[in-house]
Amino acid sequence: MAEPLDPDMFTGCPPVAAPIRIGDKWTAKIIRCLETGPRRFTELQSVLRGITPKVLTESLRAMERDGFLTRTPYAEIPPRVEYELTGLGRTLLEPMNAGCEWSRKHLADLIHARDAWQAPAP
Amino acid sequence: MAEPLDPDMFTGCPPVAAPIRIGDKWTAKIIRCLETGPRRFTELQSVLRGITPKVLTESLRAMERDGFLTRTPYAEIPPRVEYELTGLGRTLLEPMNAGCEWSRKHLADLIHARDAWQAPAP
DNA sequence: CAGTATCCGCTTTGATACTG
DNA sequence: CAGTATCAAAGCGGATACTG
Repeated sequence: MAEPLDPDMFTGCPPVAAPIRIGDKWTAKIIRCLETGPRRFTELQSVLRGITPKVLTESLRAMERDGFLTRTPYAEIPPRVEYELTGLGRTLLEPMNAGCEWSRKHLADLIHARDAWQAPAP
Repeated sequence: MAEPLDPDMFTGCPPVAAPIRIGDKWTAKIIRCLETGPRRFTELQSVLRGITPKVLTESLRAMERDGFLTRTPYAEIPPRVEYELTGLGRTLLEPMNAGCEWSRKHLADLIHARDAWQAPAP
């Protein structure tokens, strides 16, 4: 069993201007949530603040379709469903980490460039 | 001076299903075009098949604003404008290469998973 | 708890035509 | 040559409400 996810695990990393994206808007964060073990729908929803159930379902289905995670429902009342990374899903951690590294090293430069930017006078 | 770009340099890599994206739809390809030296607007447009001048301009402006490339117009007739990667722009090659590596190693698995996919019966 | 069902708006991308 | 101007379409992501 994995410990509860840190409720603030993403507060530091909104997509300020990061030019690197994995999958759709939520894919990378979902992968981070599943990195330490399987999670249930509601666990994900509470950490991914603001995501609606519709969008979370869509993201999870797309990732399942692409072979990045598995969905296993348990026949209990109340229902329980667990999402777990596959080996293929785990391979995405490598390019994700490359993207994070880039941000750590260079995102400040991008922000600075954007601040200093003056659109060319028409 | 750089040699002409291979007109087919991107024919092998449409975004089949690659889950890794740098910037907007064209950013990564523009960076590849500029990797070997500065290029003019028309050179880019001819290699990025199907891109309209409006969209190419938008992408280039966004990249200039973010400090990824420089735009230098020459006061000639006919006009000439050259786009060149900055050092910051070049740093994106690292995560880009990580993404390409991922595709080489794992994209086939994704495609296969997608082929085998059966949406759960409602 | 783990979703569906509708409806909606913004952003992204493109088609087409025109210009300094 | 290197763009700009307009218009239109598509794609995502979201709000809200309801259900097995």
